[in-house]
Amino acid sequence: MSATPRRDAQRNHERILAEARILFAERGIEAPFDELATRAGVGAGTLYRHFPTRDALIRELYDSSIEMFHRLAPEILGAPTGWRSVELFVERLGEWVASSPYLPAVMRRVAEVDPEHRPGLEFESAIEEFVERAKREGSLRPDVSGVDLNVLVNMLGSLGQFGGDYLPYWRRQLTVILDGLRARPDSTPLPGVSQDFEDFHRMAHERTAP
Amino acid sequence: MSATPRRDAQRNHERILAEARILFAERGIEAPFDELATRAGVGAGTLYRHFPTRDALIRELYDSSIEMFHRLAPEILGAPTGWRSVELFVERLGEWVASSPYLPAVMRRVAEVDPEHRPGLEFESAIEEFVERAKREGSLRPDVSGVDLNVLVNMLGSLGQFGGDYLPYWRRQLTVILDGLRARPDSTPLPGVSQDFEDFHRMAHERTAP
DNA sequence: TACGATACGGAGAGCATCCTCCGCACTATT
DNA sequence: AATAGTGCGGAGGATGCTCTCCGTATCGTA
Repeated sequence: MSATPRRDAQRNHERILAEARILFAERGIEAPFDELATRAGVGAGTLYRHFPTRDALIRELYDSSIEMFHRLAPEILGAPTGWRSVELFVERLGEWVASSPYLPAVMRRVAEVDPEHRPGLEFESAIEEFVERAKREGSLRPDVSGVDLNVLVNMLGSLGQFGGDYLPYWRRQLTVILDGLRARPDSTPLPGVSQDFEDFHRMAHERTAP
Repeated sequence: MSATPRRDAQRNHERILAEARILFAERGIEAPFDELATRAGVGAGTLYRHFPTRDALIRELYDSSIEMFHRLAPEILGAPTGWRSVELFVERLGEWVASSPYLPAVMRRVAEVDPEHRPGLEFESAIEEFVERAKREGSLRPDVSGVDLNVLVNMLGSLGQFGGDYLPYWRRQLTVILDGLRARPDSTPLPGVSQDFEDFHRMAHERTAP
């Protein structure tokens, strides 16, 4: 029951995680464990000692994603204007999701295994806050919601499907979306009423996709 | 070597395809064949007689998708204005991709197996045509390309990941995008230069995603 | 209704992946 | 440098998926 694991153990743990990110991006989160072991240069036994189940590995990928969220938050939330927060939110998160194509599947899986878990709950009110601020500034269209923004991030993130080669072009779609988000006297009103975060979370986690 | 297959054979063929669409949407295109057989209410032998390989089944799903394209084309291309074509293109195709979450994987798979194959080639010039028309009308932003529109459709389609429950909200994102596509004196210029269809096709089909 | 032709079902062999177990290697401590 | 203790590797049994084979059922035709 040592506090610090042995150095080789630590190194292997990292390598497995790193290779998992690559392999899962290429082949999905159901990619064979044996191949993961080979790529990470460890034996199957070692892999299973570090991650007894696939879900344990997925959970750790998930956690490091949440950590990434926290690392991006200060810049986004601390922007000088509400609109700038909106821009940064969509851009930074979208870019990051796009660079981790395995993320949506990981999120879904964690939610399936542990439906109580509510990722990013701590940010929901912060998001609503800068959304309101941007609307008061008159720069964000008044009919858009924090949930809408999250969905747009997801959409932008889906461009990760095209691989890193698309990154140079990715900002074109980002720009279209940001222009569509600006408040304008003649914007088409958004149809219907947005879900709230609660509803959105519930819906997003009833297993459906590839 | 009959021209028309027996009626029960025909019926089974349809049922397998129909169940495949559902199963693949739920679990991805690698879902177990045995389960597909069970769901379709046929024996494994029957399944394999109709579709000797997984790729044969995927190919047929693909073909019926292309057929759907052709069914949607007249309305889109025959719209009274270029802008209306743009709207219909993004809306109709986006909605349809969203309702078939297995489609992106199917497309990729076909392209892998048969890289020469170039889906939708016959529409590329038609797309460029209504894009140009809409720009001349002054309604579509001049810096956007036909490829950009295709990518936006993909993004909208990715909302299929949330399942049919999201459909009522789906048009909100569509509206944001369409507003972002309108020509405006103050729109942010799209960064860089768009790929052409050729480049886009090549890039999109180097296997990368889940 | 009877008959030939076509298609069906599902048992089971073959194959890929999962996961455990245990003898050996490495690390850190004295 | 010696030793206790932690961690490693990979062979191989267990499991689950793929795909074939052939006796039986269904279809279309006369």
